[in-house]
Amino acid sequence: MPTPFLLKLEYGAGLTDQDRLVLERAVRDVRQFKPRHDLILEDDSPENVHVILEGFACRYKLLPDGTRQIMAYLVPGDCCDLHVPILSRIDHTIGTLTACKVALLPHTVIEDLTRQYPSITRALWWSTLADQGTLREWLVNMSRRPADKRTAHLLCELLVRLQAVGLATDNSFVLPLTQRQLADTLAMTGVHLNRIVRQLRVDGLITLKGHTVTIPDVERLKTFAEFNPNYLHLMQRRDEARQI
Amino acid sequence: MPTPFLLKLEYGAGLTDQDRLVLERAVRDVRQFKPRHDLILEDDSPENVHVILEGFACRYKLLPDGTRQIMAYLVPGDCCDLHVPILSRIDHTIGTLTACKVALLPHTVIEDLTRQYPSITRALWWSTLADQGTLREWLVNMSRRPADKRTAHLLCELLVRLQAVGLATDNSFVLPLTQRQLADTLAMTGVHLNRIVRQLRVDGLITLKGHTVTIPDVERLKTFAEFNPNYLHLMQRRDEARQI
DNA sequence: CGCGCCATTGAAAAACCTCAAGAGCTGTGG
DNA sequence: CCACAGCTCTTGAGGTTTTTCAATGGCGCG
Repeated sequence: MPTPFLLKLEYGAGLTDQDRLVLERAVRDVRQFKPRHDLILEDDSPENVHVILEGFACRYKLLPDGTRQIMAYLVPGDCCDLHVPILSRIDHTIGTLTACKVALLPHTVIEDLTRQYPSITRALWWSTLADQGTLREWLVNMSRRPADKRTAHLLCELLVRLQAVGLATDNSFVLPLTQRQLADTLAMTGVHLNRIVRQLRVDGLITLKGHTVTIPDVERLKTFAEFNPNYLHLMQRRDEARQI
Repeated sequence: MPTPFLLKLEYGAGLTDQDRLVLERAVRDVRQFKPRHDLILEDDSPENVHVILEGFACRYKLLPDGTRQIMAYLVPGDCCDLHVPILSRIDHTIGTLTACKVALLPHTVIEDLTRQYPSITRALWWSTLADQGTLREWLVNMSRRPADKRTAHLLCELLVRLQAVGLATDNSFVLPLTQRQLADTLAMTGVHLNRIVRQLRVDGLITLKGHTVTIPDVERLKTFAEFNPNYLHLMQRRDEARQI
């Protein structure tokens, strides 16, 4: 039941009942992966599109000094490697952060779908472009904002993205990552992130209980983080969009 | 005469003589822009694909504190906004850095081309995916590498990219940017970049004369910068690539 | 010639990292 | 059920990188 997947694609294009049915039937191969398991290695040329159904995964690169940079989170509903057959090989690694349930769709299936169903094509396109927009915003976030705003910005993004697939309430969500993993994302050391998180807590910007993040005043955090959700392209109404 | 454009697309797919002819004929509207001129504003939904023929342009975002982050360089041969009709609006700005000659191709023309010519479709796809790979590497570069390696890495990338379109020799190229523009790219202050450039010079890693960068020992600079050109996806041989 | 932008340098402050150590939590085996 | 190992979280102290503020000289262009 790829509910988050369908929920997410709906933002990219209005799906018909048939589209939804076809997409659900395309999900035949669902696998469970352990935390910290690499799904696709650098230099691979994988044969499947991966759709995350449960858990958190990420794209990352390892640097010669052993540090790693996480370049994208893949949360339920996200799919990756849509277009890899065009490139001879992948230039990064995709791996799970937590335990994950992942659907594998062979590229041939995707090609059949896009040949037959225009709104599915459009929705998959939209999904890649939204990912690209997110990547650009991450570049800005990681390279220009100080550590506290940077962290706050990531939390705002996760709130909105998880809300979009029904995995967050108005002001809270489960963030099943270690501080180390967050630090690998936010381009800082674990020690520094720890201090930043403490500061955000004493400032009342966030509350942590277990792995649940609660944001007492969402507007306040968004303002603090200079967060503008446009880049996620989740607001698009179907009728606003131009036809291909 | 969009030579760099054709040169670049050749890396993405083998083009037939007809492909080349069709592409050349598609370039009807060529315009000259001054330095620091915005081609596409945030929240626009532009009707043309822009192909840079001469000069340097960039994608950037402005931050509330007035700083800007350049997220990509667009050099001769690069094209942008291929897929914008899918998104209702653009989440960043595209502007020239130097004076630029730019070809404008209406989206309708692109759609006609991709409908009729599979290798053009493939080449344009490849171009977007290579851009994405570059963006990912920039995220790593700007957020993980120290200022000196970061700067060196950018120079290595420019050498390779400009070589690909016939605008660089074995070890040198013209970089018509100010230090301020480079600093906006490299996520540091102009003052700091200046010191870094001086250091790279005294270490003999680069030589500057006017706006010409010369790299006395390319391998040495690449090693220093931890530069691996894979992410540019310029090595792909046509026959290696899988069919769509 | 003079204005404005660019490059350059110095000094001090701020942000962030490294190293180090202790506390808390979790899962595992005896 | 307890002890222990391993990982995560937390905090301190000191060092490095980068920024900020400030000032100077160079260069092109009207």
